[in-house]
Amino acid sequence: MNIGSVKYSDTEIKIKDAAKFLFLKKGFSATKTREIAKESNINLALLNYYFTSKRKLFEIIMLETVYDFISKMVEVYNDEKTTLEEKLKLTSSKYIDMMIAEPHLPTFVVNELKNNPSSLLKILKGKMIMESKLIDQYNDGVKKGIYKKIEQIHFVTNILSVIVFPFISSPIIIKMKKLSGKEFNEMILKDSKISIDL
Amino acid sequence: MNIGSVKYSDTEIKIKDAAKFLFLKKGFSATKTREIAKESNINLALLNYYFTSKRKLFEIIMLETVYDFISKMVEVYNDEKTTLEEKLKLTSSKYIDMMIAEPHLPTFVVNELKNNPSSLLKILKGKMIMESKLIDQYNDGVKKGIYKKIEQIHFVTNILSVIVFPFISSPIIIKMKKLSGKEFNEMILKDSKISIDL
DNA sequence: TTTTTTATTAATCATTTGTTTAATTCATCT
DNA sequence: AGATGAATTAAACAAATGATTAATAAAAAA
Repeated sequence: MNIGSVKYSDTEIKIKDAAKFLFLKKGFSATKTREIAKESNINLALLNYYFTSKRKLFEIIMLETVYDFISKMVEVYNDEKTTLEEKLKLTSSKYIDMMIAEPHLPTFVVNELKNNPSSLLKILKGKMIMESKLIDQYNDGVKKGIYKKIEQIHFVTNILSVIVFPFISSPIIIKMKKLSGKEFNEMILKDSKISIDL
Repeated sequence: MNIGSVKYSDTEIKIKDAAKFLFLKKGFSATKTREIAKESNINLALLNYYFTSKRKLFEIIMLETVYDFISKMVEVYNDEKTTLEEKLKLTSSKYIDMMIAEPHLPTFVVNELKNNPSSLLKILKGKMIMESKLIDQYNDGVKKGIYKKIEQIHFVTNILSVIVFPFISSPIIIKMKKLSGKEFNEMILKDSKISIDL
């Protein structure tokens, strides 16, 4: 959960949990310090006592959240045992698990990516998909003539896009189909498929 | 541009343009009324004089923006002259044109979709992709055994996802590849491809 | 126990922010 | 020109908001 080896007290954790919940759901500006205090049942002044400012608190949570997100991806991509095809399927289900657990995470990450790409690069450095076993296996396949050669950027974005988008658009699709959130998740889980042609 | 046949004065247009620019870039809460006033070179009080409140102004702009977005999509999907394959390619380039023109639009739409799916349904009603020529052609193809049968929801989301995602992730990809925004756009335009397997 | 440090609280401050008011300018009509 | 209504402005208001302070309680150290 923590990026460095920082030790957090009980109250700090309570604040961080509430802040994360609200920041992910409503974004930075729409989230008020008094809301965080109320949600975490702490005194308003403790927020500044422990985290100096709302902005600092946000940056800590943002980095940790994106770090978690990327770590879980890379975990799958660096598995020595699985083939490329298996990796794709595992990534998909990993993504789906994460997004069912935290429905606001994808748009949050996407927004931070837009507003603050530099800070994310620190995290990506040394962890990036580009340097992972997945890419090695893909490049091997290209040399052997098994896969078509496409730009690596297209390769990666194509994989991510097909998986992420249905969850971003889920609210409106749910309304359209008059399905409950649960039924939608089951539907996706049942026959979600990766439509990349390698 | 307007949904109904509403007539806007010069000042109203100035306000709306500035507000749209800021709302798309920073979202509702982070955009301040004084910013809008400054950006549009009008007196602060005129915002409320013409649009009653910041929230009302936002809702007008949101509806118009999403309406434009969807209209441009449906335009392509309802063309009687093009085949399904041609439609996919045309949609892609239409999307790309729109997102080069307004880089903040996709995440804005995605956020509003999350926060306020109901209001968008009003727009979608009668205009939806589901009822368009594209779907007719796809269903014909399925009957003739040319295309595989998949869930319509997956069909639509698959199309959208592959096109939208590279632009959402463009800021970080640009940094990674140390390309300028222009070079990135050219790269996408040159060999963007739709990887749906029908 | 006494002292010192840390944690927590209620109250307050200083800005910011959305909105309103009252006065003034501008345009239109008679 | 004079009257009427719309457009524009500067100023002010009230509420919200991020942050701080000074006092108190709790914990740790002596």
